[in-house]
Amino acid sequence: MENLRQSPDTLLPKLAAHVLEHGLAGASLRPLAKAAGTSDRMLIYHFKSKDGLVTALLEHVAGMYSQALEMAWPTEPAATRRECAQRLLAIGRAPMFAPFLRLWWEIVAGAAKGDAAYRASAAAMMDSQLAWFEAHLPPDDPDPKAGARLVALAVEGALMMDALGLGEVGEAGLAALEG
Amino acid sequence: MENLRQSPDTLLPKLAAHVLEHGLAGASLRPLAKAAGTSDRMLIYHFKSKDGLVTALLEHVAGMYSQALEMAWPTEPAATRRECAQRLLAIGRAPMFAPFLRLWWEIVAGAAKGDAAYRASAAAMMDSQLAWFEAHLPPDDPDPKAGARLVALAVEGALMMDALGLGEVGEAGLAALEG
DNA sequence: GAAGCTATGTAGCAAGTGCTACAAAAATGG
DNA sequence: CCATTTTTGTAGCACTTGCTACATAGCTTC
Repeated sequence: MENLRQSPDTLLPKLAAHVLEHGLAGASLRPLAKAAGTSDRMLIYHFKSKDGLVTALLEHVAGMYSQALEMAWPTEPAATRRECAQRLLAIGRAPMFAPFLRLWWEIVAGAAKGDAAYRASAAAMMDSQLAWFEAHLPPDDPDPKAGARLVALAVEGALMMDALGLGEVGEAGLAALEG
Repeated sequence: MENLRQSPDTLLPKLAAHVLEHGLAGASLRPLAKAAGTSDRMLIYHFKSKDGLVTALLEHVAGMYSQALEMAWPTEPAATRRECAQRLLAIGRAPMFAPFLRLWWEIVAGAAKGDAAYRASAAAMMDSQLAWFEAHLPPDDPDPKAGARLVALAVEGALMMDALGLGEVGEAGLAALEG
């Protein structure tokens, strides 16, 4: 009647769902286990240690993030870098991305502290994002690679302002982008 | 021979020093107490609860940050927004700011999770920063307020890239700023 | 100096942490 | 069908968490 056999592959989606909702930093084995329909005992069994779990989880979430970005793929290209950045901000503000962004800032904090697993996950997610940004620049952009990086800085900055409750600052900043 | 009387005011600097070095998220009472030369018992006595401690600590750190920014006040103004942003990135990369930035991303993560104390601290620190940015724009900037916001987004974005180990992305992005 | 408030030390509690020892069930291979 | 390996359950350990009860010391005020 239930899941007979569990494995990392079947567990990770449920674990990721729990972490997206409740955060990664404060996640401990027993709540994670309950959310995934198993026991702390089995989490350690499958992932060897909590570090192993977290590493696998970060990898999985990075994958989910790439997929979510691809699914949000829209429409015709923007006319200017500014408009492009503004659209990307709007996408980042969509409710379905909110859990990702909460988790994203946790990952950034972990990476800033020097943790290798967090860095790897952050780099993977940032790679997706840069590529995505590059693909959404105006087609006549003189230097798409540099432009994507500039747009990335601005959009990430604006999303950070959002996280602080200063969304207007982000909007005003993006509005001042050249274009 | 030692500190005879302790109070929140005498404790906060030592607590802040410990937190800047070891992080705030994982800081528990007993290590904090040892770092401040007192006991967990007394921390609760002075701050009523751990939440009270954290709130006071965040307020204190926000004040320290404003002071640190004022001390880093430099030199002649930049000629362009781009140059301004690049200088600010260089300042943010100075070793003395590294502990602040590690803590900063922790605070952003806390604010993103919705914690009011973190939000308040983050807003205070961001206000200092925006004012500081505005004061360092080229004197002939057409719209200093909007310019400061744009520069803030870009510099914060670049500092985030630094935290992820992608400093070059930040540099490339800033180099693409208009000016 | 007695009374009373403030500051501090000692001990400990209930809950939660990651993880392990032991053992049984369940699948697998001969 | 038996032997072996893989997967799971039950208890529990040693430790840390925030916080409290209780007692004591020290300063202040009359």
